[in-house]
Amino acid sequence: MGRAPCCDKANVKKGPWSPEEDTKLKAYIEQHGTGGNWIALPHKIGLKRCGKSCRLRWLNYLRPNIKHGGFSEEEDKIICSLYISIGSRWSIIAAQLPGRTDNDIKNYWNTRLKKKLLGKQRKEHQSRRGNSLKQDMKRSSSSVGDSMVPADNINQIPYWPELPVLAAAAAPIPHSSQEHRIDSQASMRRLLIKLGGRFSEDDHVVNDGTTLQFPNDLSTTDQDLYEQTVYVPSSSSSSPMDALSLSNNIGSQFVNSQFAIDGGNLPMLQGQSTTFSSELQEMGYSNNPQRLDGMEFLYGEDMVDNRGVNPCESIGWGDTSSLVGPPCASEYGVMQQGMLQEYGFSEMRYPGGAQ
DNA sequence: AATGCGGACAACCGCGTAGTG
DNA sequence: TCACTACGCGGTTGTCCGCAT
Repeated sequence: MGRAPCCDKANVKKGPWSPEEDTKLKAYIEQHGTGGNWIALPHKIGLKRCGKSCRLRWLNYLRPNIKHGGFSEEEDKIICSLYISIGSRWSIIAAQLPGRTDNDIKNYWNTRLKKKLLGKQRKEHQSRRGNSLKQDMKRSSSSVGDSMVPADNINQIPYWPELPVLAAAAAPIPHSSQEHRIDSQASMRRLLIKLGGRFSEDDHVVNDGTTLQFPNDLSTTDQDLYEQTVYVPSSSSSSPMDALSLSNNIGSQFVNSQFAIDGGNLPMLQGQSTTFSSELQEMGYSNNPQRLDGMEFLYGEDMVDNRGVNPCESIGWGDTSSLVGPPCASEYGVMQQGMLQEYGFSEMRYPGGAQ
């Protein structure tokens, strides 16, 4: 049979930890280690706590070299960059920031970074939209004077645009070189293998019998993948950014994968790769994963809620013809680019040198 | 001084996955 | 192979604290 039950929940203390409890737990773990069994730990120490709770307390607070608060700009950059790439995989993001816990980063993102970026992006977008509207009006005023919007009204235009889907279809597809598409597929596939093992290395044939067009050469190292995709602003080896490129964990692959899962950059899902998108749907990425993964703020509440109206909502990954470009994907793209620029990632490198 | 509000952070909850017998 | 449980993770909730009114 399996293991013993976790803990007697009725006999377990909840709520904030007292200094005494902290001391006991810390002293014991420092002396004996966790013993690989968190459930047994509180009993050994004499704490009326759930093992889960002990683990959390240790990992998030008592563990040595834990940093609290005071996130640096560099750390902000890393968090943003990784969030763009992989979404709310806090444990992976935390792995790139020594001394930071996933809980800490999660809180920091939810309470500060998100708002900070949202505010900046809204501002930027508003001014951008204002400028383009001014230009439009200049043009239209020379031909159709009656439909002119008073200049005073420019600032009253809502931030979230209501552009027709046709505009989306006509929008240029960014970063759509063939090289990029192929490398994105490779990295995406590797990402998925890491993530869920849904694809084996030789799993080129999917359910419907069609073949996924993955590149033959998958021998690139994580380091290569990272260097191919993310511009590292600092060359200092002590920079936390180097933890990204040096690490042998999956963070670098996630970073690379941003071109695959970026709602604004989905050329890899076109054509022969539509079956790949169905694989993604099976895995739970039923729609643009970035949008569903805590990125709602990038789109505005309306765009999330109005499922029947919003063209984004009805677009699966297989249907990319109208996915690229505004109103939804390009908003994300704008946001993403803005975020990257905001934090000094002014240049994104694309595999094969395409841009 | 009292109250309300919002931000920040700690802790809990629930779920998926991995491990064990 | 299956049933069961621990572990780890991400989302959510609860609590504390500072600030404005």
